[in-house]
Amino acid sequence: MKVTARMDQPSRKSPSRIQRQNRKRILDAALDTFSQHGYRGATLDQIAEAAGLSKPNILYYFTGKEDIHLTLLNRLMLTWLEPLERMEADGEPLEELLGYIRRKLQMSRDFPRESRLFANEILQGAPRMAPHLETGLKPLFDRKCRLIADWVSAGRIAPVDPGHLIVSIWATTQHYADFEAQLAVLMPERAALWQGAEAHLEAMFRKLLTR
Amino acid sequence: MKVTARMDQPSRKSPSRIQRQNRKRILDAALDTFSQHGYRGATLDQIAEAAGLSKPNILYYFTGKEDIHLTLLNRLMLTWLEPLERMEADGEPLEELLGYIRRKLQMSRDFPRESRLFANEILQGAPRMAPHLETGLKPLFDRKCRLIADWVSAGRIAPVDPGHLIVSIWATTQHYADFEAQLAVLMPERAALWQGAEAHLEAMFRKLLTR
DNA sequence: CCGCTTTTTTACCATTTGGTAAAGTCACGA
DNA sequence: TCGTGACTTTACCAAATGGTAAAAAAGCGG
Repeated sequence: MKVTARMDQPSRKSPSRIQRQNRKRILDAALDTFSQHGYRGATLDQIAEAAGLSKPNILYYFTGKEDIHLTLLNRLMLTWLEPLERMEADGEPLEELLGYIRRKLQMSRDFPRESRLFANEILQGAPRMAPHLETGLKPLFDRKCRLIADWVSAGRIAPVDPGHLIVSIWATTQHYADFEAQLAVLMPERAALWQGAEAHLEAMFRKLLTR
Repeated sequence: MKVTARMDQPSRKSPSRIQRQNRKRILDAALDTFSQHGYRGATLDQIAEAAGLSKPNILYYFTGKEDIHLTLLNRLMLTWLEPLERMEADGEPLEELLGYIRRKLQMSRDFPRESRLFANEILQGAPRMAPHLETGLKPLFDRKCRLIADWVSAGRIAPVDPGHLIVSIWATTQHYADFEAQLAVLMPERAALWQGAEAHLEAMFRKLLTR
């Protein structure tokens, strides 16, 4: 019996060139839209227009609005945690931490939309992200907290609350992406902003972590 | 000729008890909704239900969705800038700054919805807030930057970039309100969170500002 | 160039959304 | 207690929104 087999995702295997291209365009447009308006504030029509495709065409590639959003969130988590993962036990503690801060700030500069997508989702109570936080972020966070605690008890950095240290790093670095609209008013010289930020954060955390 | 005089706001003068009460209920419900979903993601029906009023009744007190949002934003700016304004030239610089940090963190704890409303608006590019930023925040920011710069050149605190210092204070304190959903996963002991935050921020900025 | 699959368009649909008109209902001072 | 203005409800509406069905058009291997 021949079933017309409505596919959840078009063609399970070997996505065609067109598919790869269009899915990418859609996700890029959706990143713009979701990161600016949040999940509920974003509309499929907006995404469709930004992607240069018709709305039904978009729904040919994704099963729905939530599917697009979820796909973005899943992708994001991969790259988002990577800088923290790279902070390892075998380096000089201070340099490992400062390196992490530098990478995180770079991500804010180079991927502000991703940062805002994440911020929007958390602001709204992380309804579509709770599993990611629990299974992806939490274990990593705990692991790195232990690593920092070890550095502290070995006397290799100044005593500090590991959890709040990491939170401070997130807060200060992500702020430059998430509150860009505010900073554009307060510190209009955009070029100077980022190098000023890097110098300031480096100085601040260096001082904090040195006894 | 008798004109039925549709009023923009019901009764220009001496708002009745009912008016004060209902406007407050509406604004409170709207604060919940807007701070969680952003401007576009919030709906009048949601606000109406949270306020326990019918939608047309809400539109009797406010001319529209934007009116409600704008009213919230205007109110917010008053209280939001106050902690920074209270940081004055005549105190001990370090204590003035640490006092500001403490007040700002308290606001995050006591008024997280207001913090998130603000964050949402900035995330979305501050479309309804640009004037406030330009005429309200910017002058204050510049003034306090000069104050801090004076403290630095007088050698009363360690050398620091005043603008980025203020931004760091905003980032670290507001983060505890705006990313509450994330912190709830990572640091579940809610009571310890806030005192841990206060201790950590005090230590961090004290170290930064001490030569 | 044919036939089959993949992709896109056209035409819809039900629900939601911001908002209005107008008919009530309530409160309170004369 | 009665009239008048303040407040609330009911009944709508046009546009927007997420989504679907099915026909039409491209691609593409043979």
